[in-house]
Amino acid sequence: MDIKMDIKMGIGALAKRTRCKVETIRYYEQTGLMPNPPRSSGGHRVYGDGHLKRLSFIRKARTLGFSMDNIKSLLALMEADHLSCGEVAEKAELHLKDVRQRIQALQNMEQTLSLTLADCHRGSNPECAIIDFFTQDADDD
Amino acid sequence: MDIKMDIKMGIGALAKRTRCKVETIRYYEQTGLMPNPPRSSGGHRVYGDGHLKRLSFIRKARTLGFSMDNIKSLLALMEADHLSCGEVAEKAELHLKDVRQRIQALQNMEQTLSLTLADCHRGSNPECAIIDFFTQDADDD
DNA sequence: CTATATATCTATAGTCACTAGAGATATAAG
DNA sequence: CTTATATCTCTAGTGACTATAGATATATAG
Repeated sequence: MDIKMDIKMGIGALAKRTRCKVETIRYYEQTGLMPNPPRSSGGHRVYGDGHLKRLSFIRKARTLGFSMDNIKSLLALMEADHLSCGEVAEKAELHLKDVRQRIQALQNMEQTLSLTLADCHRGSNPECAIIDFFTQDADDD
Repeated sequence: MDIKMDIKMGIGALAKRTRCKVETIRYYEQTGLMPNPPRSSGGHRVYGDGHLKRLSFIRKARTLGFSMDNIKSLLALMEADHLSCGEVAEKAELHLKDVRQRIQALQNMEQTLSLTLADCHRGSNPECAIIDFFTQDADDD
């Protein structure tokens, strides 16, 4: 009759299932991103299905680059009675903009680095592109 | 006869010319990335051309994503008697690899986010792609 | 010159998102 | 029951800054 009761697990098991360090889970609890779970008689944290879901969400959002603060408000929005996905989408869109800017910046880096490296002849040449590049100052203000 | 003597400037001027905050300059000094400069009679830091060059280098390398530790060793390499650009290039190449990986990761994010957002119909639809997306847990281990 | 405004000084604490360690207790496996 | 492993709390450290408070120095105006 217990084909699918809610799983109970310790912090280690939760950590394994979410690929999240134990310390990080406790840290999330401390900052309010995760709720205080019930405890065993000996004081160990006991987690259930809901915790697993919530932490999975948090980890997914974090690897997508959302800040903890952002995630906190996303969770709050999604927990409102009627899921107001409009507001969630708005936040996600803002974040997407930010991600795109970061890609741009990194691609600029990549260009500069790879071009500079291409011009470097590994010490055989007295005037080396890398050293030169770094040594010049861009003085325009 | 003083057509081009070495400029002397305070920390504020140096900050302006390198677009680097005053506090950051002092922080770099504290961590050993910048040397202790000479002081005025009243104890204010006095910088010259060399400091400007060094700080420009540091800022450029930082915006290229090099870590402070990395920059420290780059500077050490470049200050060796004979500029051994081979080692500098080696470090730069390693870093380039890292930059490329970060671009990849961000592009994955971008994909996921923009696809998910494209499927969201702003609350008009009861089953929203964003909410769905975040709510599913990827359980593969 | 003085009076004021601005710049700089030191030292300390805060940020974000974790990560690491010490030392004590709980639970699981043999 | 003994041991091994897991978990507990609390504190401090990371990187690269940023911010604050309160004191002193320098630049500018009159």
